[in-house]
Amino acid sequence: MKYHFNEIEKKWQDHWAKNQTFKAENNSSKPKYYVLDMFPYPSGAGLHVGHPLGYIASDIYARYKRHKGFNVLHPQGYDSFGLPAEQYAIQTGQHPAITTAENIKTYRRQLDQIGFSFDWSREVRTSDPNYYKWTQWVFIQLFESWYNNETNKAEAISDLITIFEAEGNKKVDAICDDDTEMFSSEDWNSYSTEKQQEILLKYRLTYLAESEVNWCPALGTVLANDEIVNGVSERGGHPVVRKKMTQWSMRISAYAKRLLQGLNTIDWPKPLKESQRNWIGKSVGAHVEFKILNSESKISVFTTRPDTIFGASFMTLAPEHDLVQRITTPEQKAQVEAYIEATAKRSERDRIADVKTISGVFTGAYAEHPFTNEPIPIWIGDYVLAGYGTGAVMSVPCGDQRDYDFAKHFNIPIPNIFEGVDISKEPFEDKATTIIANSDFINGLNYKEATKKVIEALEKLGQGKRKINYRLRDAVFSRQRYWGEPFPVYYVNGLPQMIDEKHLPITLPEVEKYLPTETGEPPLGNATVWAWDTKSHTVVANDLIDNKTVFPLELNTMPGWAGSSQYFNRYMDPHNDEEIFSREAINYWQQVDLYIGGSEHATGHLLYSRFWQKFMFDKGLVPHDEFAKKLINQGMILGTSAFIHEAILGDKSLNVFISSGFFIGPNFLTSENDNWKKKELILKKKGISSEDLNKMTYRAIHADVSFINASDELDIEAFKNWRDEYNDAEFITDADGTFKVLREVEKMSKSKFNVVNPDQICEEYGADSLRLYEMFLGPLEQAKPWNTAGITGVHGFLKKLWKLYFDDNGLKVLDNEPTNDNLKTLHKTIKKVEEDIENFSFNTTVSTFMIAVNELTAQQCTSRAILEPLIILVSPYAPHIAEELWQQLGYNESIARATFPKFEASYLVERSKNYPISFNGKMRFTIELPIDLSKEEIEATVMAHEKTKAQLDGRTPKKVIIVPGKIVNIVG
RNA sequence: GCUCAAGUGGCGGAAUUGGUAGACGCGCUGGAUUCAAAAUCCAGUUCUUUCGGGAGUGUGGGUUCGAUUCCCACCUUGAGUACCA
Repeated sequence: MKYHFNEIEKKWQDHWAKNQTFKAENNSSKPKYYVLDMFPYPSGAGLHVGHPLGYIASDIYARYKRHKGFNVLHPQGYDSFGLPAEQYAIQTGQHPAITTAENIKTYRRQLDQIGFSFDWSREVRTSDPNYYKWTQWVFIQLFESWYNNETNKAEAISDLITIFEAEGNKKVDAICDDDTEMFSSEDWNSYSTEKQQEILLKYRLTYLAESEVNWCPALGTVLANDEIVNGVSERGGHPVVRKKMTQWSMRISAYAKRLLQGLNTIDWPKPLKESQRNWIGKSVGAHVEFKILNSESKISVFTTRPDTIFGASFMTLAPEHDLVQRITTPEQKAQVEAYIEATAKRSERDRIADVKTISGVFTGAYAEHPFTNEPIPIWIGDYVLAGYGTGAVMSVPCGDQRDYDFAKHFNIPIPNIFEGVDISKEPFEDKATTIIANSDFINGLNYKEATKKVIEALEKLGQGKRKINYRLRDAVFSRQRYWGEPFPVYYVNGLPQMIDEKHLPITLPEVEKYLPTETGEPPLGNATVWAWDTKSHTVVANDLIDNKTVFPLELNTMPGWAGSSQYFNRYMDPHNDEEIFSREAINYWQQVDLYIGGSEHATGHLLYSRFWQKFMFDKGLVPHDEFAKKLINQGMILGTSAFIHEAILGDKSLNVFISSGFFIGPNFLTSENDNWKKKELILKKKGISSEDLNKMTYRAIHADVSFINASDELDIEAFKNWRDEYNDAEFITDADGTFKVLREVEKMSKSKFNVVNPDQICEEYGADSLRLYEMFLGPLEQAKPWNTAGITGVHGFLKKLWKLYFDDNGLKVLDNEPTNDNLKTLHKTIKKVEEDIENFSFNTTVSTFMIAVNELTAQQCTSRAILEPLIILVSPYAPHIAEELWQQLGYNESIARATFPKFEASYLVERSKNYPISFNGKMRFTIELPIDLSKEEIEATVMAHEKTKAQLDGRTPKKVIIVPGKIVNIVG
């Protein structure tokens, strides 16, 4: 009986689906384990072999955990709101829901054919109203909350109102907008409802604010900072400009400290944590206030170097800073205004591209040094960012590169306040070796001591205090898009009102066009039925808007990260219509135990999700404030592109291709063989003169990798048929008649013709081969190239495995006693497989299987006592063949529920050891010795050995190192 | 510029606490089988060699009886990040 993988795989995939083999129960006496994949965005292109890598790894782990007696939650779903479906809708008029559903169908078929053990009964789609009902619900919870610094958690807005009514906001220590005014209880109680609402908006964790945003005109949307790469949009590479808009924002900055601290409690990859740390950007320093001469105003700055305060020779404000208008002297006004206008025109992109240009203008005003009372000139300069700190800098040119460059450029004095340091060429930025000089009461002190003293002195003056600053900005939460979650929000007199939870979901309205309206409103502005009736609690036609009982609804939609910030919890109880998830479900599943996905989500999804989880924790909804205990980033699978050399004359292709066998790099290797002469003949036949032949050059072009065999040879006929223009192309082959291609590792992409589709692989080699090969390529976390040629190795292994169980006469497994060798092979395999899976070293497990099968084949093992446990070991990796063999061995129940074999150390005990004998650390030969020999006995035997004598060549060894059971090293 | 990761045969990679470098697989070479091919099986495959050996894990140094593994400096590649006061 032969190994018919196609039949077997189809049979078991159907079986698993029909029997719901992998359905996870919320009630179980077993310990739980939650293995999660980052759910895919279902794009129109479908999957290539790089996509399932992480899914295969997590699936192996999930199956392994089931064998180990765990109740495993291993769900899958779709992040199905997003730009590509909407772009397609704009182009074709096709509703994004339709294309999305089609793409999901393709994804599902592709995922199914790889044999994943997903519990599909828990599938979620972010674009499904039954799902986004709860995304809207979380949004409402955020709106109804504020962040209390005293308790260090989110609390209900209703509690804040109670405080305001009783004592105003003077004693409230909250995260709120910078411009929040102080008021007493009398003030509060006298305010109109509108005024009260406006104030509360400054405290809410999601709030509406006029903010400067990254507007991408080409995409018609606002982008988050992490969606911009080098000043252009990550998707499509369109220019991005700064624009003021009223936007929903999330007060994620409230959680900066906890997001940073939480990183120490989770087992996530170091580089990922590092990039979150950078993104949050904590810096410790001081907040200092400088008085302004002839003005009531003050300049607030944040500095990490209060110890250098005596070196401050100027102040710099961001051009957008509020103070600029007020303090600029009449003489400087014209210059300052011209400068502000010029910088406003410069887009973010220009500013990034042009870091070297130093620009700025003097305002004419002076600040006063808090200790020396000397006047300090105030400048504006665009190297100071309005959005960071206070938008103002205490410039200390001797201790900071940018301040130094600015001072040099404008001839501002650079006082030296460092002991024994020359600053004539460059500033001195090293905190660790700083000794302060020329600085009054801090002379001779180091950074730490000086900082402490300066802050104390500033506090005494009431002009400063210690401060921790974070780079993390609040996240804009609005998109001017159609294909996203609608907000459960309507407007009364321009103030946002939440729709009551019990009326959710608010579903996306139909629109004629998916583009922004002519007046520049988001696509939802095209909807004709998009108003909220507060009487009937339904969405009604816009004509009915009277601003008395029927009000306009929000036109923005939520960004991509909204739906992905709560899906991992929703999987625990995905069909619950009453709650986001039941207490029971969350208390059982707790949090994700293992999360696998790409590192590209480091500062997007993974930071926002941590923020939502912390908020949910504060509200008492979840038992952990981190959603995923352990996270692994799978490495990218790269493509192995194939290049062929095309002869060209000038720009003109001669439609003649030359085998890479002739090339070393771009140059010819040889002109001395018959094929070379043949080439000349062909070219002459094409009417190319000998003169032109000398001018001929070559260019490498991509050939589709499906035309290349394992020996890097091109299938010439297939290439000719690829495109009409190649139909009559000529090929100069190597002497042996083969046409070689040049191979290079590049990112897998359509344009490079190196994309490999898993469908093809499953068809030709089977899903089990695909799964094994993806793991066999290398360590999970590393980037590695895909080369289909190598798959014959793992495919051959599966055939060999099959042959252990079957020969031409059928099943050959017997109930005979296993030999000691059989048992030894089995148990060392159990040990290694178990260790490797626990360490997520999936590539080495595959080698271990191969070694085991090679050994058992050589041993001609037919023993059931060996072959049964063996197939359980293999089953997480190659589940289809495992199920089939398991059934053939006589079992009716799925192998998925079989218990993992138990390792017995006693089978591995050796009686002898093949000792490596080293001389000065170099292994020269080995000697087989009994394991229980003493050091002295080993030494005596080794020294008496004739090879030892030959090695020593008459010398007397200085020393003999013996580690029993390991090595012998002879020195001398 | 800064931060992090990684450099091992023709290729992907292995060596888990410092103890036989190159497991396993691809490719390649030779052989068996076949009319032939595919498939399958067997043997070999780091380099070098006077066939005794000798050298060898990016480079240079150090620690050690012994270093791919630990320490220092440098080189290269990849990833992330960037006027953050």
